[in-house]
Amino acid sequence: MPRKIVKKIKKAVTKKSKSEMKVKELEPVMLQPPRGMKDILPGEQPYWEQVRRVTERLARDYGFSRIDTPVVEFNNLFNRSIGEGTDIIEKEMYSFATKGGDKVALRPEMTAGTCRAYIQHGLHLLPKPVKLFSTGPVYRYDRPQEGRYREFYQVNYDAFGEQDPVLDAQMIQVAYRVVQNLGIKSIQIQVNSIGCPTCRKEYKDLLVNYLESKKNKLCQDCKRRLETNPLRVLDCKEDKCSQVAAAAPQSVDHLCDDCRNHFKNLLEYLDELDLPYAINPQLVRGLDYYTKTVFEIWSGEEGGRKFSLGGGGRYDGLVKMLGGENTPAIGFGLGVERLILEMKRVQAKPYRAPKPRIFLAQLGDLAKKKSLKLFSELEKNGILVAESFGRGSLKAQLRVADKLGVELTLILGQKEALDRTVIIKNMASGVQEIVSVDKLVDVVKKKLKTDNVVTYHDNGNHNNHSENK
RNA sequence: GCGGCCAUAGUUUAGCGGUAAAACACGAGUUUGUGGCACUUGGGUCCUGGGUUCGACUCCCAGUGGCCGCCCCA
Repeated sequence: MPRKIVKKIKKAVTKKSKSEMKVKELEPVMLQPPRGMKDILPGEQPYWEQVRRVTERLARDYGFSRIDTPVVEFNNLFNRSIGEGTDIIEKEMYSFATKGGDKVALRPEMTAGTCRAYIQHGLHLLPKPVKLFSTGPVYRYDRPQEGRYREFYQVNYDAFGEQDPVLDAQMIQVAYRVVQNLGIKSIQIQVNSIGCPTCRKEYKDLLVNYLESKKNKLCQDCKRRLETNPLRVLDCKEDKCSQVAAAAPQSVDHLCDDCRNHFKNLLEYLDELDLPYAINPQLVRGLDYYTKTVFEIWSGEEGGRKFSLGGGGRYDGLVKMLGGENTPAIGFGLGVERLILEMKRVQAKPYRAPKPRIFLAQLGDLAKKKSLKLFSELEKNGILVAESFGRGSLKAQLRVADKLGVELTLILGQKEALDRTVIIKNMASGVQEIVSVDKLVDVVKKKLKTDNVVTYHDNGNHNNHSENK
């Protein structure tokens, strides 16, 4: 059919469907997700798979059991744990009411849900420390930018029921190992202690006093923070504020005996582990439930731009605050997107899935039917096969096989289907041989094992397209 | 929440006030059952909605989205 006519028809069809849509007043579907959300496409998956493998492996090795909690929880679980005055609660929560009138929210972090489950199901009866690992999406209504999304993924490690700082050190070690095992270089660990409620209160008063005296030198935000969350002033990046902060009394200098010892012991353990940490008195963290140890994992060269990959700390008061028994606990989260961003930056290796080394081509109706079954036969025997059953011509199928870079192509045509045979073609040499279907699995296995199979990649005449994908 | 830059095919980009182009990718094909090259060919509401104009992908405004910085954090 002439192209012009085809176009005319297409136009007519489009016009018709458009006017139909107007009659029904249907809005066109938005072909993109809401702001700050994105698809994780097949091409990205090797990185995600690598993160999954490394994080799950370390979780297992360090004795963490996996737990999955709902993405949606009651609002007040987060309000109570994270703290009303924090940015997360004040302006970043995805909260909404259900049809039944429940006030719920998409989780902005994972620890709250994990604690809730820990209390609800009496997990404290398990041998201590109870170590839990979880991973999944979390949500914060923030302005998207590099490495920051409204839906993002975290891996989270929490441990309940142990107050010894040896556990703090081990948790930091796990965080470090995750990042290291992903191939990310130049990792910095920032640690600080913000004390227990008792010494924190004393310190807070001291800090507020100091800041009040310098109030006119602070930025607008910090003047507000002075009322709502004075510790956050220490984190402010404004020049004038950080000057004030630098001379401010530091929490580490005002810890009670217990907290000071805890911190001192932690540092000794970290030294023992040879972890590259730095004490950062400005480090505060954005969640209210932290006590004593807080830490962050940064990537970036010394003196260069720092990038937070994750962080965490102790939350000895949280379980009790949520209605459970008094339980010391510590945990941390890492941002998966950020880990991946950093992996790419340093050209760390993603996971390489095993690729099929043979292709199954078919020709004709009978052969197509037979090859469908043959495929599953090979799969059952652990042989990874590529195919393109929908394609008719052998030429097109071989083109695909070539592009995939397989070593062998099995050809099943009308003749072979009747003879119960299959042609095995070596893609590098082009040499073909005919094998009975019954012996096929063994022959293929043997051929794939043999080292002298000239692989497609070794053949200089061929351009390999798939290598750089 | 504030500021800057941007929006054309799956991807990366050209382009002009007169109804769109390249490269790569993808599909079909180049006669009888055989891959790399080459050739032919197919595919676009030029982000959405208004405005200016005889006419807008092009100019103006708004919206939406993306990227970057601030804030904060993962």
